[in-house]
Amino acid sequence: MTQPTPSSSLNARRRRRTARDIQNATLGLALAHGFGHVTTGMIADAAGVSLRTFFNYFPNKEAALAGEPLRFKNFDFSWFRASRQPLLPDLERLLGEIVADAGIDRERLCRIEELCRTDTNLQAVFANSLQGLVDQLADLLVARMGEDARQTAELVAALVGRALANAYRASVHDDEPTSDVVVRLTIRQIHAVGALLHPVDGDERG
Amino acid sequence: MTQPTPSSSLNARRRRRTARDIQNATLGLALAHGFGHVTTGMIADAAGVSLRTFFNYFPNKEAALAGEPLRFKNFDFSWFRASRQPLLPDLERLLGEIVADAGIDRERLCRIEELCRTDTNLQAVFANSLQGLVDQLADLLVARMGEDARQTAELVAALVGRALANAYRASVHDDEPTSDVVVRLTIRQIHAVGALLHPVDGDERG
DNA sequence: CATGGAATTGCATAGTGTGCAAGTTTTGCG
DNA sequence: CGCAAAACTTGCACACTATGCAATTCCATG
Repeated sequence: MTQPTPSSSLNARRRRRTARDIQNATLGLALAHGFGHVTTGMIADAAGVSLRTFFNYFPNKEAALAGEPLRFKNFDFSWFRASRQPLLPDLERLLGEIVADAGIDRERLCRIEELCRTDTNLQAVFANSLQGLVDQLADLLVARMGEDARQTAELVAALVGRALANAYRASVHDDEPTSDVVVRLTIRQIHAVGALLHPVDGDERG
Repeated sequence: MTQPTPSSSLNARRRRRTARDIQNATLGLALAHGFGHVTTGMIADAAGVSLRTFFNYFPNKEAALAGEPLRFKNFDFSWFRASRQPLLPDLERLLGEIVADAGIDRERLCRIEELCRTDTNLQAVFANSLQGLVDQLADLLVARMGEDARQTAELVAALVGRALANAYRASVHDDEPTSDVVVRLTIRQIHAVGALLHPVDGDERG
């Protein structure tokens, strides 16, 4: 399992640190001047790297704002693909593993939440930063439900991605947000959407 | 009803024509060379306008590819806001009015469909071009369901937007696609998502 | 300590996007 | 008609975005 460049090597740690430095610089500058008035040059200076190095880390300033994107690691999700249980509980477990693994950085989430409150466009930026995760989830769902259901799988994956982004933002109102809180908030939103689309019995009005 | 610049004035007709010319030029160049290799300068030349004029019509080449975005006009949708019937039938009627009003240009849809097939990234581009409609729909849904349900409303609106984009693409497989076809395809997808989130009785496995 | 690979950087260059001012065309009205 | 206001097009200048390449430095490994 020893990788060519172990994730604990000096190189790897510095890379993570630089990526964080760049993201923090971006968040700070965006809060101070408004994201639209922040240039890649300003970010590079504030992070202490050259402009060229900035682009070695992120393809554009939007990506720098969102930081290293959430992704499925090499976990074993065959149980999810094989399961025929109702989707939502399985999804809850799946998200639980990913979100817990990524950890919660409340400081950063607070800054992100404030940015989203002051600039509506940034909500989409952060939601889009989950696109990689959404694509991977769509693949998992297709493996679970069959190729015929690809369209539905992609819609559900996109829905989960947006709900997850909302949940991260909402979790900052908790004093000590945990991955459980984020996942619960996510599932709750998805459930509300489902109730709206398929009203049954005591569900709210459409 | 006489507007300051009626939609039938010379200016207005020329503006629509130029916008269409630019979009058609963009679609043609993207099909010929791949969207990533198309520059705004190439588009402007092919459309017979200056680069500066290109940017007077569209903020970037992605917008030029999608053309004039679908939008709610000044129709009266108070019936939708006030209704407490199940959501999907109301939504079907609402979408029917918008899609019928915009009309279906099968030629253009075919080119878009081909582009999406050859370049996965463009699916997101076209889906994003419905963002204005999605925002307006979210507002309508909030007016209907109450401010407390804003998060759910936004999720549903985003879901509808993606389903609608899928439906437009799928409608080209119909010889003579109508707005009814597009709306039906849209609703069917949304229904499938709802069934997946709230499995009842005979619904498919999760 | 030597060597290969990764990271940083500067430089050159192509493309993106906006503000402004000048010039033209269209519109609306007396 | 004829004229003034409004709308549209364009060129130009400028700042910013993004990538490829080559030189250099720094880390990893034997």
